[in-house]
Amino acid sequence: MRIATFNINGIKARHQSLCDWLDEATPEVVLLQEIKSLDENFPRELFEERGYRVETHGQKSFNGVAILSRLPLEDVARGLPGDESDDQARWIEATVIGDRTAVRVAGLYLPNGNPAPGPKYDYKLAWMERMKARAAELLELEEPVVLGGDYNVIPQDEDAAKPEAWKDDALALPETRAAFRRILHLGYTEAFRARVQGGGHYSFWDYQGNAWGRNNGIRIDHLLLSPEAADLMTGAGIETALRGREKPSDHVPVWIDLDA
DNA sequence: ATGGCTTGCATAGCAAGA
Repeated sequence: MRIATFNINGIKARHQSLCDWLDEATPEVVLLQEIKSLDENFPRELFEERGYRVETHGQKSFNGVAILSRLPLEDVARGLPGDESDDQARWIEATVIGDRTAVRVAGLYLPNGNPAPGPKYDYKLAWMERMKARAAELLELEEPVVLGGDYNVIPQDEDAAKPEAWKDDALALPETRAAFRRILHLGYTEAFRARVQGGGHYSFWDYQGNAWGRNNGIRIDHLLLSPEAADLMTGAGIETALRGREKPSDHVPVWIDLDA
């Protein structure tokens, strides 16, 4: 079972290139972020005709997450628990029924948090604390769990081409990295880093300043695995080449293979 | 970098992103 996460930066602008990639890569499950669409405006038929179930948690203009799955989905849940007043669409969960094992999957779009310090950074850190609570609950299932999405976290300096440019940024501040580690230390494995060592691997390149041409990237899209999921992992990768296509998202898909 | 691209939207300049 291949599970990918992909911040598409707007489904309206990206549905064609997303479908092209689905047709060639044929992942079983795709976690989408920044659909920037209301549920009723999401072009679900495009994916249904390719054999995908579609579950969305959208909002107007900004944010919005979705799950596409060629395998059956059960127990879909929308919204990150812990703050009734939070109306930003950044979290969706479902259980994917694999051929051998069911996998609980969460798709997430973690707040950017800039400028830091400030209210947006406070929201990011509070959101990460809520995510930690939910991540801990999911571990108690003692089942394969995958938390995949745009984390807006550069875990270590080696995950940026120019780490000095990010040292005061909400994506890389020590407090951000510590909050990310607190989630990991509950017992999760960061999939890509568990399989590939060293720097030079990125999932985002800014549209500005010819960042792609200069390979001035950062690695901020991650898949966190419960112990039961990590035991099933047979591969992980980044679809780097998609960034060089026509009208690309500024992110590329990151994926894992699970023997599930 | 004073965010120099891109997206969505009350379709005209903004806000937001990272």
